[in-house]
Amino acid sequence: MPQPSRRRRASISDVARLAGVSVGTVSNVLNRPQRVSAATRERVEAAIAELRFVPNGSARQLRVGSMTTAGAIVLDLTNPFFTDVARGMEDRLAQDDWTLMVASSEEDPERETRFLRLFEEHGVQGVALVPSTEDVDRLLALHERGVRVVLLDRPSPVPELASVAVDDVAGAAMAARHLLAQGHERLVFLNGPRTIHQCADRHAGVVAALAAAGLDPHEALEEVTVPLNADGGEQGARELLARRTGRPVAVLCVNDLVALGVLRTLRREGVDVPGEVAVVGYDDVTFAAELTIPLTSVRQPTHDLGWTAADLLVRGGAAESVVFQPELVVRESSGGAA
Amino acid sequence: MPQPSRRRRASISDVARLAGVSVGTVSNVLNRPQRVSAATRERVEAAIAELRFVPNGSARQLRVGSMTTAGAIVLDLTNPFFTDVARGMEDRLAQDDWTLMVASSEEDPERETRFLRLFEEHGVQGVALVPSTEDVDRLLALHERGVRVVLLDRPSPVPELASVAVDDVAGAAMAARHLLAQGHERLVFLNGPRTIHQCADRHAGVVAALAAAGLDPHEALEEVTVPLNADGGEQGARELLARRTGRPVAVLCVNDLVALGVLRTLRREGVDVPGEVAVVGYDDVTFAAELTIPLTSVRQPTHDLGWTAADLLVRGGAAESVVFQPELVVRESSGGAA
DNA sequence: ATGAAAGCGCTAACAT
DNA sequence: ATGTTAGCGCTTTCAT
Repeated sequence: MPQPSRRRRASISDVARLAGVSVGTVSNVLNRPQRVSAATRERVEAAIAELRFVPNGSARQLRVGSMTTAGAIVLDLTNPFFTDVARGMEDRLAQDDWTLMVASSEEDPERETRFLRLFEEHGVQGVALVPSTEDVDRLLALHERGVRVVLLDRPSPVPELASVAVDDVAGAAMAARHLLAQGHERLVFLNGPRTIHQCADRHAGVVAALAAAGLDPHEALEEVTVPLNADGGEQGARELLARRTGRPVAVLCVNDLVALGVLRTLRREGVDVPGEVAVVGYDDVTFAAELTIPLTSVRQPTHDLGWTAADLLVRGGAAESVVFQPELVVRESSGGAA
Repeated sequence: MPQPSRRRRASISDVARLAGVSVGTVSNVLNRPQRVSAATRERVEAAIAELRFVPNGSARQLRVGSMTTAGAIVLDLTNPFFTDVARGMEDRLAQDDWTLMVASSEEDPERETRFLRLFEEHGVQGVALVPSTEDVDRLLALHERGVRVVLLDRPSPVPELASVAVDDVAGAAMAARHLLAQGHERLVFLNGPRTIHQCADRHAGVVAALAAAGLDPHEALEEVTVPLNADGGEQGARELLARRTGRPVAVLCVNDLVALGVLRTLRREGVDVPGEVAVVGYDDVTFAAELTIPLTSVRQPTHDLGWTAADLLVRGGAAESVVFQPELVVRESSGGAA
């Protein structure tokens, strides 16, 4: 088992020795090259090259404080919605030459805590996260310790914490109203756990729309809790099919991945969409428009969401709370398309 | 502009002072609690809680060496193929309680270098990356400095570096053969820049398949270089449509995102798939089977790819080179489905 | 322009 | 069981 070079990594003092200067001078050519004469600078640079010296970030950080790095924690890295948000963050951070590290909590509060801690230990300036629980104490504490925190995709419940969100109540209400307008009087809502804020808000939106239409939510709404991915959609769809009544059903999915799973299952079972089952998704991901049955969905300003979160992180001013508005995109799957 | 608490973060010596013990003891309750009597441990723990002390990772790392952290650099975080790979890595790393930080190079060698350096500075044990260039010198140097390196999705050109890849020559050849079997005698290959290894290999695979069929690649193959995403597909499709001949065309896409863009454009323009244009993708991402025209694609063992890369990273033994075999999944878009 | 040296927060070896 | 201390690699005064 060949070991990658036994010898210790070169340090700044190795460089100093080889170049015949002091460590302070090496540090200067690294950080303030103009302070150093051309001749010595060249000698030092040659030594750096020869030793393949890379400064030790931990030491630098320990001395200096933190680095221009931000962290993002999303619920699911395989959900295009979150990767688009991350992309938006990167685009903003790049302007200030910050770098982004991404992690996925898988909706697990423990994993979330671990990454939060890891990021803090690594000295990030700030972190944007889609929280997996309602609890903000850890985040408040983090903020107290000088790490900038931005809540992603949910409004901040406290004035100290910044947030960038999309109005989920409004979005879900739009989706529900649309299905009601197609003549449905009962809705099935394939939702995630309500401990996740977006899920709770979207549920509230559906209930509000039902109530506004004069329907009793207890009667007209059935909420099924499923995993927030395509498998969750399959699971939900199978549950629905198991007790088919023959009457048309309207299904509202908490995100497009779930909707994808639903559509996949319905197609396999030969169920007509939107005739027998009308389906609405949420997020309007890239592929939503290109599915066998193009998917009606609630579009969110994904890229802007990330961009704005990163902007808040970089600017680091007062804790703002930004809310975007979603938009319903009607396609075939809900039976509402032209 | 409210500052997050002016006061310095609590350090281990603050804790020691408050608890009336030495720093060594605090360090012990942190790292070897059993070495410390229950009574003092409790006092220390109380002090930690009161000061909201979080150990400084940089200091720890500086002292100890590196952390159980790995980095992954992929070409495009919004491509489901890469996020599935990352998921595979996470699954393996979780077993050993390592954590993964993900970054996206956007195919930009400079960004790649920046992240490589960032990860190294942050003291990762190892990094898995999908290189954006053929050049492995930086990686070799990194490896020399004791950072484990695994090439992702391309075979290692040097024995020192581990790699986990899928046979791209074989995969592309399968796809090309399939289109030829449908009666096409000319192929359009929407490929990425050949500086990216996968693109080069897939091109080689197509050429080989053509040659094996007795066709002259110079005649029978047209390669168009496009960005590796849906926009790239749109671009490629528009270029094709601009010089329509009326004869059926076969289009092979370097990945499913490109294929999605092609299908989207063809649908908008009312072009019949697979009648007028046959389309084959690559990667077989989740949604490939659910598109308006279900997409023929080359399936890769995505999750295993990531899992194995992470396994190599964690085990850190000799530099293995693992190669998986792809599989053609025939659907409607190529005209070959039942 | 360059050098010397203190010290960032922590761990681990050693001493008690 | 607990305390003392050297030192990880770097930046940054302060001297020269």
